[in-house]
Amino acid sequence: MPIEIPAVVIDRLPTYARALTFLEDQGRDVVSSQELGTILGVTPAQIRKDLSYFGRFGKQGRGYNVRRLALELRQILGLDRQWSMILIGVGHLGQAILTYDGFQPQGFIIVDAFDVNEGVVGSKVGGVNVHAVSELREYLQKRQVDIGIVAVPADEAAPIIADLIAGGVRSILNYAPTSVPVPERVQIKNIDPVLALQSMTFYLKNGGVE
Amino acid sequence: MPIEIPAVVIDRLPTYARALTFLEDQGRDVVSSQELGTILGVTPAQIRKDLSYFGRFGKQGRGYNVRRLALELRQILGLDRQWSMILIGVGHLGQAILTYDGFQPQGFIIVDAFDVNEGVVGSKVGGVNVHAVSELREYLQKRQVDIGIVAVPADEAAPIIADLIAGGVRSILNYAPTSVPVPERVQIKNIDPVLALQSMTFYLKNGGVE
DNA sequence: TGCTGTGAATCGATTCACAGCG
DNA sequence: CGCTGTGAATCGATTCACAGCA
Repeated sequence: MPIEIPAVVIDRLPTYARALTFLEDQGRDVVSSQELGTILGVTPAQIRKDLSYFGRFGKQGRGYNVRRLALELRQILGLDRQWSMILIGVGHLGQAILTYDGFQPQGFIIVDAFDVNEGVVGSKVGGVNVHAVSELREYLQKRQVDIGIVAVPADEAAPIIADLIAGGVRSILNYAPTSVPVPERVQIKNIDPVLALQSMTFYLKNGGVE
Repeated sequence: MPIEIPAVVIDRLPTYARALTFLEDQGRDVVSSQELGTILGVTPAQIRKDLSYFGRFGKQGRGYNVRRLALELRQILGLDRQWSMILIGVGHLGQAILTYDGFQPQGFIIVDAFDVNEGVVGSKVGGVNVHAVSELREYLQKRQVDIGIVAVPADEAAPIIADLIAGGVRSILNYAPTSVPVPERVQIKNIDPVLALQSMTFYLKNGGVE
């Protein structure tokens, strides 16, 4: 077995990659785990340990070459290529996602969108064609899609996600406010601002007067 | 010391509360940790352990009273009241946040918004007045705000967050694609879809052919 | 009997601390 | 000398397993 890399480590790598890109833009060419940790609010030991799962990228006594480490991380994560995505749900939220300009520059391309609403089907939003959801299954048989973005109401999410998985989609970004359990081979990440707010209020309510 | 409750537990409670609300709407009046676990994709033991930090809400041999447990959790989390929020950054993303209809029904009210752009300052978006960011510090001296939502470009996030903290805001929902370390007494949650995508690609790239 | 609540056991992640190299 | 890379130690979270109650 080639040593199992903890998922928490994988989740941190993109933040490292981002900080390194920032340092690159600043023209910095060396950085220590100490300094990187300060930028990100993480301990230096954790950064070193995380990186050690993938290789030995540093120079003792100096630190890490910024450009080199940035390149390595991008390659490890697959950020050196483009990924195709489809969006399901072209309501308010879906339209915001289609016109969001943060995906494309990072190599994440929304190639098609789907909705149940006849009013929007056949139109173009943010340069992307909107198809009928009824065509989703058939579509997935013809085209290979890397990532599905789900932006439908909570009660419609489960069947859509089932369709995506049946169609061979292995990564899902779920904006619907509901937890949908998926098979182990499928990745799902939930974007749920209300959930984030609802746990912060616990600390607002308590922790106040100490 | 009154036993420290792990943050991971607090993070899970809102999902439990949501599932219970769903069951309430279905007219269900009893649920076991087993069934709740199946709905949420979590082990029954974890649910029981999590709840045990706060009290003994179940009946042996039966399970939990849905209405009762829902009420308890809402009270524990402070979901039985309203929370005031301000938004900083009224660009594309900020406007989507202002017109998002998922916050208000859960008791999260955006009371004011701020932006640097003269073009939008003075206008109303989604029923919310947009003020100049230069007035933010002064505003926070007069008004008590529970939560700050940050939707500015990455390079402007740190100073805005510093202003919020200086103004007494203790919880921040950060949509800016950057990690900003904050003092321990301040809660910050990042909403970062690109980061989520960038860790999923690791598994797309590998794990494919096994 | 069927389930909760919970100590004990396990599992996993973080931090420590230092040998070793540039 | 300063910093990395990494086993060992610690810390924390999850799961087990069962006593006890309805």
